[in-house]
Amino acid sequence: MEFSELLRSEGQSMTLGKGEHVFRQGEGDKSFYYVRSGLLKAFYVSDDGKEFIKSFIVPGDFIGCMTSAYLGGTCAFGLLCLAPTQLDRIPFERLYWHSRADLELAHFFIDRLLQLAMKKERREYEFLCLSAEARYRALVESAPTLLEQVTQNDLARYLGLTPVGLSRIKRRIHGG
Amino acid sequence: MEFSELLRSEGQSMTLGKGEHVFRQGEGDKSFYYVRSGLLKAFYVSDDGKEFIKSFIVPGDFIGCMTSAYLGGTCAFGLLCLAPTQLDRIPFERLYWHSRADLELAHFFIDRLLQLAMKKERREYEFLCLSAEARYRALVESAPTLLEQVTQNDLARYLGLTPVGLSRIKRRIHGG
DNA sequence: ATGGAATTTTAACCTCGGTTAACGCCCCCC
DNA sequence: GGGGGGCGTTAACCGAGGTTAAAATTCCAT
Repeated sequence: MEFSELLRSEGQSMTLGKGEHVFRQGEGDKSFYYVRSGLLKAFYVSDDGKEFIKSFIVPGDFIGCMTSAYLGGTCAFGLLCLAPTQLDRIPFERLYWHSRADLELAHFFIDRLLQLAMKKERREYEFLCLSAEARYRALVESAPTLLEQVTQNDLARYLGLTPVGLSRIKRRIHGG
Repeated sequence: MEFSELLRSEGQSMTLGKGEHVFRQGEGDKSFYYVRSGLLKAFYVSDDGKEFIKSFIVPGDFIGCMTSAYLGGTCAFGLLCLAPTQLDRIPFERLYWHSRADLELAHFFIDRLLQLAMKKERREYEFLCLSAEARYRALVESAPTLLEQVTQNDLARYLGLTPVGLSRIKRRIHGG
């Protein structure tokens, strides 16, 4: 079975506006979401109210909270639309269950997970080995279109900085 | 087919001493390794010679460089034994190939990848949201046995600090 | 046991980015 | 058109951790 077929048969379409939550940190949400269009952010909020952006999610991406869906706990992060967004929702359990019985779907799942693991490995590399300034430079190189879609605030919190810090770095690089 | 069976039929056992490399950064190595016993570190070396430790690998872990094995490039990091180590080596291509035709193996692979993704997600969380001191505290909590097996130097480079910085943090926490 | 190397600690100085606060800008809504 | 709130920038001050160097300690290997 193809993944798109599974979405048709067991998925559910959703349309959300800018600013709407898909799920919140601390809730239980055992679904996975395929992004048809729009833009979202996945983010942590610390005890003292600070926000940290885990990732931006763009069309074609596949997202859900594994600690909730796979382990059965609560969501470690929240998911919010930064623009009007169309999603296909599917219970993780259905995807997991079908992949146990269907080689094509299992293979699709494996490829997706390999890509996810490589993406996270790269982010690990950037936090481990690069300075904040170097992380910003790398992002400008690798995802220039993203810079036009998200605010400076969100960009900073994705890079592990404050907006003030990012503004300073930009001045250092671009302006004299 | 069970994974252990695949290892028996297509894997190859290796015994390495402390200080030996499994593969080096920049090489091509398309194998994956199952760790029977021992301890290893996976690490990056920057252009100016600084070392950054990506992860420690312990018995039961499964490790290989995806960018080399899956994408066909060169290894983004190196892998070195910190203690005498026994490994089972298997070409990634064989594991991937069999998982396309064998549901049990595919399922094993999916579970491993989900666990890997969650592990990397947690490390991302720690770099994104925690200070160096908080990362050290979290490690003391979650992996106390590791602290006895690796040097302070390697621990620091795993936490994204210098040995000097880690020593200072320890004094701040433990000693007055 | 002993000499040498690696590891860990300490100290002095410095840099980067956090914090707070003020200011200007833009957008949007009333 | 006017007011308010989010966003981006700037400035002043501060603190965590980097860098360098030297001393103290531990670990081995001969």
